[in-house]
Amino acid sequence: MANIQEVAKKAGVSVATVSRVLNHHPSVTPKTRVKVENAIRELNYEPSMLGRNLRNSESRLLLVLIPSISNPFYTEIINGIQTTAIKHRYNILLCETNSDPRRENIFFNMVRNKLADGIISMDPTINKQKLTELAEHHSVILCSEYMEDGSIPYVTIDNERAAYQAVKHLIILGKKKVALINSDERFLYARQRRRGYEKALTEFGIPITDAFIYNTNELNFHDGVQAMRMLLRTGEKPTAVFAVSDTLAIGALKEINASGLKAPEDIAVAGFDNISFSNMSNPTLTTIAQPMYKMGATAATMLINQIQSKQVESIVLEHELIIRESTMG
Amino acid sequence: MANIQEVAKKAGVSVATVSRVLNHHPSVTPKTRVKVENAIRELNYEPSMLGRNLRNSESRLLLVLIPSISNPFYTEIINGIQTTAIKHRYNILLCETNSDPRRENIFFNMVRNKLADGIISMDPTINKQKLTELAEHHSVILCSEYMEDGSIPYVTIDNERAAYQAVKHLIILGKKKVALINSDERFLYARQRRRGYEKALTEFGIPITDAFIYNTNELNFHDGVQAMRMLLRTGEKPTAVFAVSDTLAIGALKEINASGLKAPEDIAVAGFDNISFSNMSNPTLTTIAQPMYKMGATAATMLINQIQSKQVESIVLEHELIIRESTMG
DNA sequence: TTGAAAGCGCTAACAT
DNA sequence: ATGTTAGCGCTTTCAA
Repeated sequence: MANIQEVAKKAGVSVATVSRVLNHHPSVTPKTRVKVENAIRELNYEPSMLGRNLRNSESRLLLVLIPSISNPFYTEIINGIQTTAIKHRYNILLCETNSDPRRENIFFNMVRNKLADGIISMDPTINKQKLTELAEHHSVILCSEYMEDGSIPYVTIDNERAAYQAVKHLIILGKKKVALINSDERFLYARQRRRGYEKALTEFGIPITDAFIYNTNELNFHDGVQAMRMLLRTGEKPTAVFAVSDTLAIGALKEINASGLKAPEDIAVAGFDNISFSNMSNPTLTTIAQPMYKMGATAATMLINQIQSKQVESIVLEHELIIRESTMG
Repeated sequence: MANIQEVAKKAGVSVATVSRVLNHHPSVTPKTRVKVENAIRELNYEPSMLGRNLRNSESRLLLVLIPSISNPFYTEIINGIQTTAIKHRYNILLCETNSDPRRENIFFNMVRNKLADGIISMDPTINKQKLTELAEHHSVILCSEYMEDGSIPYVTIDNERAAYQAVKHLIILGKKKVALINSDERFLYARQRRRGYEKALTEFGIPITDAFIYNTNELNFHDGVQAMRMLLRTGEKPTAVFAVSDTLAIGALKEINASGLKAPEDIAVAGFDNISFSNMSNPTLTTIAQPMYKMGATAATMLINQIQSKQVESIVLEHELIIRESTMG
């Protein structure tokens, strides 16, 4: 692999001139430019990012932290991030943490070591303290899951209000016994969505029953099946279910079906996220749509601004209740 | 961010000694080692990968190229890659190309520039020629989709035989009119699976009808719906469908349902990949299971061996036909 | 055992 | 307009 020296020699110029051509510096004669360009082509030369980055202390690489690639929720967000990043000549690298702290550390260090210019974290399981430390000297944006102290800029939606609206929708349909399939409440979004659920029940004078609340370990289909199975075993069966993710909701639908019950007649079901599969399930799923692409695009814009030392403000985006067959069969 | 100089000064030693401590070089007195370690801790020092990589020409980073994160097929493969990489002190970065050649180029250059040590490509849309060029001087492994000339080591399954088995399964059920929903046949796997389909038909003396073969642009749910819609418009409706991906098959199921038909009674459906959703559809989907985790793990092992200049051989792994409700209701 | 110094590939300040 | 050169942070050879 040729380096800048060899190109300079071949073109009969100095390395500085080669560098200028590389960086489109205006002060280069067309004639020398051509000479250099020819040499570059002949030698198949590609500038080393390593040398360049070391010198410039910038890599134009952004890290995107996700707990798991298998969660379809992230797909559109990443799309938004990527498109925005490219528009600003940045590239993104996806980092799957699998909620493993060691892996987290590696990615944090990539930023410390200037191998990447900043991080967008969508990982609710992330070590908040370490991230805050990193954010003191480096560019960090939170997307979707955030920290209430506001120490790190974020883009998110109003989880509490969204959950409230979904549950209210179920209640208005005449369903009084609304169950909640929630995830681990050590996550902020889970606590917020629970608050929304409770607020809706309270508003309609419906008591909050522990037997109607089930917390899953993860957000997989199978957790939804399991949760629904447990809820159906309670003395009084629920007539509606609000699940905090579509994958859970689809699992719940499956179990309802397997028990010989019908959605929405026997049990209405609402999910959260509006993943593409929520339109493929049978029945199709009522859910809360988050503006995923926009969330991603916003997060990327914020991060790039932060890297360029501009002031950034946290943003709460609008969501939307999408009514489909699982509640309005 | 402190650098090695400051650590050296603080510890009252030379940078060389600090470097030796960092790299666990045996020839350092325990006493000096402690001095240096203290300085490192006090300054919160983290060695710069940039400097280190520039010097060592290695990054211990592996790139994984996928066309799109939204395809669940890749999930388990990536899991296998990641677990294996970590075991060998490598880290992986996911690179979504979106089939955009410019993005491809950026990732290729990351390898050329030593920002990454090698690439595992799972992208069927990749520029074969550029990849071959890259592979001449760098470590590259193909996973799933590969090149028949064998110029780049690969790990894959026998697509033709797998498709043959799936279609044979449909025929044995008594379905004579078997349609094929294939993707773009510029991809090797698509051509191979078509060959398997044709081989099964031929073996049972069933003529191959163009009207029963539909090629989609992409592998999304919606393409499956569209494909099925077209197939249902043919004069003679098919009684079975083999789709080359589960997402397509689930789309086909949806359309069958929407037309008031029943799977498998009216039309049996088989997919390919055994993605997690294939067990969540209604009816659950008969499909070909690829050993995804093993494929990923194998690809990672091969890549790491190649980086270490060991000899690597291409591997064809075993698949399995999983029979579920969509063919055996 | 430790230190001095060269050099990995590049950019930019300064000089011409 | 172009060249010379220092230096980004690190590792490693050579010398002490």
